[in-house]
Amino acid sequence: MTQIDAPRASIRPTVDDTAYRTAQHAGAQAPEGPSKLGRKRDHTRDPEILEAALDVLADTGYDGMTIDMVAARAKAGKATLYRRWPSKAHLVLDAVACMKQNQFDVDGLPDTGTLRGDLVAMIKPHTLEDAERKLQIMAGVVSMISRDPGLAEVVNAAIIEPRAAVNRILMQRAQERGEISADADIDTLAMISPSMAAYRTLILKKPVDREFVLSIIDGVLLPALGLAVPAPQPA
Amino acid sequence: MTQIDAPRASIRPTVDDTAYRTAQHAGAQAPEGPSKLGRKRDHTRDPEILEAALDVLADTGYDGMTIDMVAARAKAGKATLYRRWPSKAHLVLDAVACMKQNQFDVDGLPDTGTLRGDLVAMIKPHTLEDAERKLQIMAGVVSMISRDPGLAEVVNAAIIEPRAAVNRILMQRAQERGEISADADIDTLAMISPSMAAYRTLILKKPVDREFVLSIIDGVLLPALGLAVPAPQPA
DNA sequence: CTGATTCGAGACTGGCAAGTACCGTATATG
DNA sequence: CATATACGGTACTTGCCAGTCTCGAATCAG
Repeated sequence: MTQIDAPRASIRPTVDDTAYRTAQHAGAQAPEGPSKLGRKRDHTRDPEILEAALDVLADTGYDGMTIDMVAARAKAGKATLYRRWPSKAHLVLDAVACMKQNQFDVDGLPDTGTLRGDLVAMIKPHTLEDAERKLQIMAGVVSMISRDPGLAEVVNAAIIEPRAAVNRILMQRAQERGEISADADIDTLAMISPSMAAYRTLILKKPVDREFVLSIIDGVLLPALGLAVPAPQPA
Repeated sequence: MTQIDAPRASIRPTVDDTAYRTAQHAGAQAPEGPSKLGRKRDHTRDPEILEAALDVLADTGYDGMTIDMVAARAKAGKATLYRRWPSKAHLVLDAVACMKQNQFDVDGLPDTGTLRGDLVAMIKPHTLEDAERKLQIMAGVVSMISRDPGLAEVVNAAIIEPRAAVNRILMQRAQERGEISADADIDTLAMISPSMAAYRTLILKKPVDREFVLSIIDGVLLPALGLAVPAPQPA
């Protein structure tokens, strides 16, 4: 994990709360963990807060984002956020890292019998929208990456790598059934589509739509693998 | 050009300077242009200031950059900067736009007789370093792009498009001498290398070195164009 | 040489946001 | 049902930085 210089010893809340105002009872010098009494922290809200953070991140970017925005969107108090994450940076890092969850499962991947069929079958409105949002989040976090190099891996693992992994699997299957050469540089090829989509969203601000993905499949991937590109269908 | 909401009518300095303190002489209500007397503005320093801005941008990003940093690096006063650009955003925009200058000239491009030879000849230490810095600058500006969509075009035109243009020219020549098919989707293919380099620098924080560029040339471009990839040379 | 202006340097101001403290209320534990 | 704690709000503190202003020195026009 990437280490951010925590302003204080994390884990324990930095926020003043009743525990710290009142609980001077024991002479214990080290203010150890919370006693077992009283109300417990409601961790079911964590995902909602993280999700709110991602939303804000996606449409204002890291530097434009404020903790108040996140709190408001999550209908939570600002102090609640600081009880769980010691700083804005930690919160964002956690939010991005959690995106690694709910990814494609291998069994749900298309299996049409041809590589092109599989690749085209991956172009679904839901998939495109999901990718759009993730790239938007990535854009919001780019500036932060230079400050914390470890974050680079987290972002890549959460956003781009899953896509590339799908492509690799589809190409490997194609190799196994002899559709494409065993010499093909699959690792590089699998990164093309995610990379170009990222560039298109981050810098060009143009949509990553069906047409664009098709132009990569038919203009780059299939030719590079020595596969025939079907003639465009007449309308 | 992208329009930023100028805090005031630009061109004329927003900074209070002697001209404005003293020159209430004429009854002219419109505070028109500077009179022809006195010291003239030293425009030879503009490029130095812009260059300083790009340096700071490259290693702190837009939001991390302060006007004081730029002024210090350029050994200029902060007021001097505000005399020339009405805001930080204008300064940065101008700096990025000025990168469009000093680009490759068409006649200096390699012409080895084969596409691969030309592409490989483009991999020079100087070229790689230059690209590295530009991508660093791009990373610093990404967050700003979402706020000013017009900036997207400026960044693309200044940083990525020149590279793509070179690739297009080299591929067009290859087409003309019959080395590659006339059907090849040159526009898309020319964007691959710049896009992947951008992704590699911005997100992966890995170097765009000779090895990486070669893997794109030999793993993607040449196969996609139906050209043979030379076997790796034994050491 | 004189006056208008720019320059670099740095003090000053105003606003914004991270992080903290406090409050009244809600809730789990015993 | 009593206590200790977390909760949503909100007011507060602090530090940073864009943008302005001031000043003494330099520079150019006439």
